[in-house]
Amino acid sequence: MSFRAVDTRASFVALEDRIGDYWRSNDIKKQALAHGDHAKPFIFFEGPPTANGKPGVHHVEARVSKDIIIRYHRMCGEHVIGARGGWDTHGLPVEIEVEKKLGFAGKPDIERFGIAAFNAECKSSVQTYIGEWERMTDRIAYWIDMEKPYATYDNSYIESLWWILRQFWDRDLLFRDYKVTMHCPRCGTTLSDAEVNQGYEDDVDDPSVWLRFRLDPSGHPLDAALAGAAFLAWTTTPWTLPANVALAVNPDADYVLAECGPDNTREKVILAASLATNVLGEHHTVLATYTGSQLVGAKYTRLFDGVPGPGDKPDLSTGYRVIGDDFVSLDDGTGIVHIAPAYGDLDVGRKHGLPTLFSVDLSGNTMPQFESMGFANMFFKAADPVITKFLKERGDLFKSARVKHTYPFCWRCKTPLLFYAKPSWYIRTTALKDRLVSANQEVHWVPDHIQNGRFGNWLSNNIDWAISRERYWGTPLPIWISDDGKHSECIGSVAELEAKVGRSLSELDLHRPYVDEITWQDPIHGIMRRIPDVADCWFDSGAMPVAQWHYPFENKELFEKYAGQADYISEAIDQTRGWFYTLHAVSTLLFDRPAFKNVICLGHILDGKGEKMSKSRGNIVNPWEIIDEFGTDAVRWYMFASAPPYNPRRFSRELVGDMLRQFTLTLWNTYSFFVTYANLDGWTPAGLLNADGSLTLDVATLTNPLDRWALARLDHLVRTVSSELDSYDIHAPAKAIERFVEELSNWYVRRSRRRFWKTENDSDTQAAYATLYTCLVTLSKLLAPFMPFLAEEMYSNLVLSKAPNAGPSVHMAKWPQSVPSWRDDTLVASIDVVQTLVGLGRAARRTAALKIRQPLPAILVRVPSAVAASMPAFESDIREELNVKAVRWLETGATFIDYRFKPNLRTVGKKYGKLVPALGEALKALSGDHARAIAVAVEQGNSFDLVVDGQTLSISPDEVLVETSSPDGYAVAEENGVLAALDTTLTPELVAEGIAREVVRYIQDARKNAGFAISDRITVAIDGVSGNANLEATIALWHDYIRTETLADQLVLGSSHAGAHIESLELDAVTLTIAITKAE
RNA sequence: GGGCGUAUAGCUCAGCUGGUUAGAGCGCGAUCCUGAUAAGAUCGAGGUCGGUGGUUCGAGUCCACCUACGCCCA
Repeated sequence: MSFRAVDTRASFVALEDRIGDYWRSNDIKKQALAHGDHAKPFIFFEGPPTANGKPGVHHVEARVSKDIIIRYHRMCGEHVIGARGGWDTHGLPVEIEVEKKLGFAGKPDIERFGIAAFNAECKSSVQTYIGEWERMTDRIAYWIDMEKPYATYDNSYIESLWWILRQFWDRDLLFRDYKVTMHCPRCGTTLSDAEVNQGYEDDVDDPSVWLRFRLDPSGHPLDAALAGAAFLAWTTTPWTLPANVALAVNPDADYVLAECGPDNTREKVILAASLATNVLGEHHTVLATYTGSQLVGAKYTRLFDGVPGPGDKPDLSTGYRVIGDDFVSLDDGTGIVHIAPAYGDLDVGRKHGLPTLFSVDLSGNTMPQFESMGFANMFFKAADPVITKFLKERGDLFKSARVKHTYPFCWRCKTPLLFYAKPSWYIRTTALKDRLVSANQEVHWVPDHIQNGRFGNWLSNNIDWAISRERYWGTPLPIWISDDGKHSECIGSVAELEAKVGRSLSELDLHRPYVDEITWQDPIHGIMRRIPDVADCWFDSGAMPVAQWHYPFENKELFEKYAGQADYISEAIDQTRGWFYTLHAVSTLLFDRPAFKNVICLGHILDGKGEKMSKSRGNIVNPWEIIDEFGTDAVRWYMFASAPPYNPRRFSRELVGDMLRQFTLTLWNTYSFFVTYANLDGWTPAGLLNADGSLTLDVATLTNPLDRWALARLDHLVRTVSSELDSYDIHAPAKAIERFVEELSNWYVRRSRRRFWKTENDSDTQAAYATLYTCLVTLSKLLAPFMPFLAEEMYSNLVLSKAPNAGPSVHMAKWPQSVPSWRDDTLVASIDVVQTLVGLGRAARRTAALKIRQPLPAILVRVPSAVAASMPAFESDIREELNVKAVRWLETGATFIDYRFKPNLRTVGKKYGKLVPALGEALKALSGDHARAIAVAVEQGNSFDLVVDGQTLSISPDEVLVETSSPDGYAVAEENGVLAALDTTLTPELVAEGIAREVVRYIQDARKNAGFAISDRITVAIDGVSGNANLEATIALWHDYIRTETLADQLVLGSSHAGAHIESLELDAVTLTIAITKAE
């Protein structure tokens, strides 16, 4: 039975559809997921995508990176644990999406709508995109179990998170504290650092105001000296001014009392000496200089009465004075910093015992108390100009301008953020900071610079993890506090909660609001109620190793024995501070070990112009468009073969298309070539292919060096691809495969073509089939992780059709092993020289303007001595490739060759140092017979003497490089010690042979144009020859050759009969007509 | 402002511990080869290796500073 015919113009998209159908109808994916030796587990963690949007190109990238490594390990016989889908379902992104859909403007709308209904909407919103993700995951052949994914909203998942939090609680790693947080007034929540950092925007236009804080004499030693003066402070947030309670100076810096302004209105101001000219301009006079510490304690007249917090009666007597603190910078502003503890300076406030006053509430609106001043109940940004105007009219504004600076916005809703002191819950990661750092040293990072660079730096600057969110759709924090506020408990399981309330909670949805309804009576402290906060959704995903298995409530053995630590994870670089960190933190805090052993960190994908893809730019590439045009394999290959995926790189339709032409089609044509001829010859892999799909090819049975070369290269490829995948490099192996396919196609197949055409089925043809078959089958396996569809196509046709019991898929085939007997480094090096030689020969022909069809008498060749001995074996290759009658090997020292010498700088540099240039000159000066003699000496491994700069040096062979060239009269080319010189003497016989080849070429073209099959036999009639004795004689002489080459049963001179395919050509100044017909 | 990364031909990228004339592919032009090939070969045009200094006999490579871009942090 023959192989399935391979169409050279196949549609890869259609092929992938067909393979996809095969996988589906035979349950191949399910079998693959179960495949492998359970005693050799390979642990993978799937980073759960947030299913609140369609998957983009970058998602495809990450998923394929994961898939490649998983497939490789599976083929190596390991059983992959953790190849299952996962969904990150909680969090603000989902809530925002739902709020948008329902037209909500903030938390009050949600509360009115009801938390139960709102969370139900969130849950169903997540589910709407899951189908889209499943479709993409299937199309790109990311083989994970999508039928039993974990989801962070499952009760079981949440219960595991509770268990983790309880562990932290018991170890005092979970605590509550006030901290200044970044607060989104629209979303009504504190944002995590990671979230805040996603929302910084540059070039934000804000007010920039300088204000007078007038001295208020209060018994300070400098009261008299500073009488009538004002402290100048600068701010870009006028809305915080009503909350001002102090001015800070740098105690070590110099401050000046200066007089400035127009002559008739000179006024006195105080500011940092180094900034005076900046702020006041040249036209000012310094009256006195003080250190910052001298100013400390001076009081000033407040601009506004700030609003105390609810139920708070702050002691204002400690406020409105100058304080000294090192943090005060002299880089910009006035060196005097306005302090508003509630909005960013809480630590300073605490340190100096300052009151905390407010100007803006948590919804971002100014307090009603400012009604009389005209800026009550305004959004804080809108209040800025009103406040500024008010201060200007009152004379407190020194000057104002606009400034472009960086300011944080809510990453989701784009509302400007507030710095705001709020109570929050924290995980005390700083307590184990040293361990976080040391555990990172156990991780293998690809690329390696992340380890001690970006990730390492992040860890060593670790701050406690703000884990609470005042939101709705998330994992409820399992902390209950008594009404009197004095007692709190952390609940670690549903069972524990049941014990508290004394009833079954098996039907309870652990989400809000249901869990909020669970309360109990504490005998001493009253009713215990849950705090309203939910967890940062990064905690959900960071805890997935534990929670996906509902550990420790289920899967105890699986988790403890195997699945607790991943062998491999992969995501893009933005996850350094995201998932990579939260995984690492949770695992280190909980189990004192890193969560993953190996991680591939991918660079981002840019658009075709190298710009970041973003919705606002409108340059997002839809992965479906490209997959639908070129297929999944093309996209997969492009992503990992075209350029290292660890750096940002471009992605566009055109780039994927280029790659397809270059690599995929070359491979496909090689495959197609094999199948075409194997079918013509009825070749089968009997005796080569074993029943289990493995191959047995004894290199000793191969006599043709081409075959042994192909196997040596193949073995090298197997070793390279395996070792690189072992070290989690997914780019280098793809490059190695590319190179091999190129050589297989353009050297092995091109050199071997005639072996496949032979009509008699001799042992050489058999060997060629066996070799090419072995290469293609092995390639299908090596390629399987990267191009799962194409690999499956090749495997099913080449292997499965002949060994039905070999296993249904290349993806469960055994990974190819190196065959040491195939290795032959000398042969590989020799062929390398032959290839160089052929290239040089072509270059020489071009120089001499002699086309390759014209035979030449000889080529004179010199090669490096290391491979010289093996060269004669390749004489026929060289003769055929270059169309020469003979190859003549030149000895070293042959008078034909001239020699030039250069110092071998690698060896000579350190030894002779400054003498090197003179040595170079001396070597350059060598010529003629002297040079030839030295060349012979070097060839034989002997040193020679050379006078350099007056001293005689003994130069050893490894200290000099020899280059060769030949005199004029030959067409010569030279490179890397290889020299090729063509003898261009043309005899009438050679010219005639050239004509014969010309005729063959035209007949072949005619055959092709006529649409004849490769094996069709034809009759040829050549007209127009008569009268040209030269041509007539030539055709007569080469009659048999022409017939054989063109499969012509008959070759006649004269006019054709009707119905023939006719072409004409110019030859020897005559126009010939060639007519061909299919032979009967 | 700080950290990490990147900067080499029109485009996409190689260039190992410093070493000789800086390479490949795509694209462009010319020629050649071809009954597997949408491929391939040869030649050509195209490079101040981001910039400025420094170390060295010698710097794309090492050092310092600067610039631009990406990501992260503030």
